[in-house]
Amino acid sequence: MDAFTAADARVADATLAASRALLGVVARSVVATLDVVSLPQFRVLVMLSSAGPTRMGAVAERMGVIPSTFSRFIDRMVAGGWVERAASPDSRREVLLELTESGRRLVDDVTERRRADISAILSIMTPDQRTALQHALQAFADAAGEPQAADLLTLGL
Amino acid sequence: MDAFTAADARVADATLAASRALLGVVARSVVATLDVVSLPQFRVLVMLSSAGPTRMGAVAERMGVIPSTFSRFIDRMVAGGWVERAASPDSRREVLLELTESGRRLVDDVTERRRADISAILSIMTPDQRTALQHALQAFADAAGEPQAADLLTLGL
DNA sequence: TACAACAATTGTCTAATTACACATTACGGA
DNA sequence: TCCGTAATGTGTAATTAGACAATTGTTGTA
Repeated sequence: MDAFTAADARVADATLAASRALLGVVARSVVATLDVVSLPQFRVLVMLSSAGPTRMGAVAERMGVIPSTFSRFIDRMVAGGWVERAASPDSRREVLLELTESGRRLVDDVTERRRADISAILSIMTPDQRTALQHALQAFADAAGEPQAADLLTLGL
Repeated sequence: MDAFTAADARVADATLAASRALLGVVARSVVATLDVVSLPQFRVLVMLSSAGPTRMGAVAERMGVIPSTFSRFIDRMVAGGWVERAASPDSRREVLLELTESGRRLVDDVTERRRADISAILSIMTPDQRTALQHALQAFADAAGEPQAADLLTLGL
């Protein structure tokens, strides 16, 4: 069905270029926290924030590291006060990982900073542009699907 | 003046959601290379790719590490065949860092993978939606201004 | 009940990433 | 020319990341 014409390629390029501004917003919101937690650590926080308490092994797998490595990685995060180990109601050999108040606040702060940043940019645009943007981005997000949570996590975003 | 209405919030939410979808694309494109180079190393490649041959100290500074540290870090990248040291035409005490063919190809591959991913998503949308998205993102990019390259680099974008 | 499988951790090792202090070499102005 | 400074590199050490093996405790099952 020859879906990719030269025009399509141009649109893809233009989209990619324009989307860089959006990436800039995201990067800024995350970078501000890197003094506090490392990127891999932030990754775990984001994951727990969206998935809730999760078994150690499951998180390790999604992070793509071996459980032994992960256990000591989590030791440091526990020491930092971002997450804590908790007993699983299902089985006593399982250990659940969950955010502490600090951990949750940190993720929320990043999201909030990002949202504020976006709002500031939107306020410069005209109402018509805003409406058009909303519809266009919704279409894009729908097309992209509800996907790749795992991919996102790898970068910690 | 109550600038933030419910409608504004909806646009901001849509933008946030789209930013996550976009990040999925970016993350996926980078993740595939992490078997080959580490994230810090990839950041150097991205930087050299956009800035061209650059003095050691300048790269170290932009990476936020102390110059003395950087030398051995680069040793590993040279050993891996991704970058090479070159004499500076300006001064014999300066050492320029530049991408090798492999290094450039690696960055290009990531960009290409990213572009293909976007194309795939766009192909699901209607032509009208594609055009609308392109224009809307352009307006957003204009309003946002130039993203801080430093922020993007931190994430290897 | 005894035993295999499972989840998490700990022991041990290698290597990457970073810092700080110092050494080396090259410029550049007095 | 000579000396201060700049750019890079080395020595040493701490922290982190990662793998694999072995251990501990738990669960499920033959």
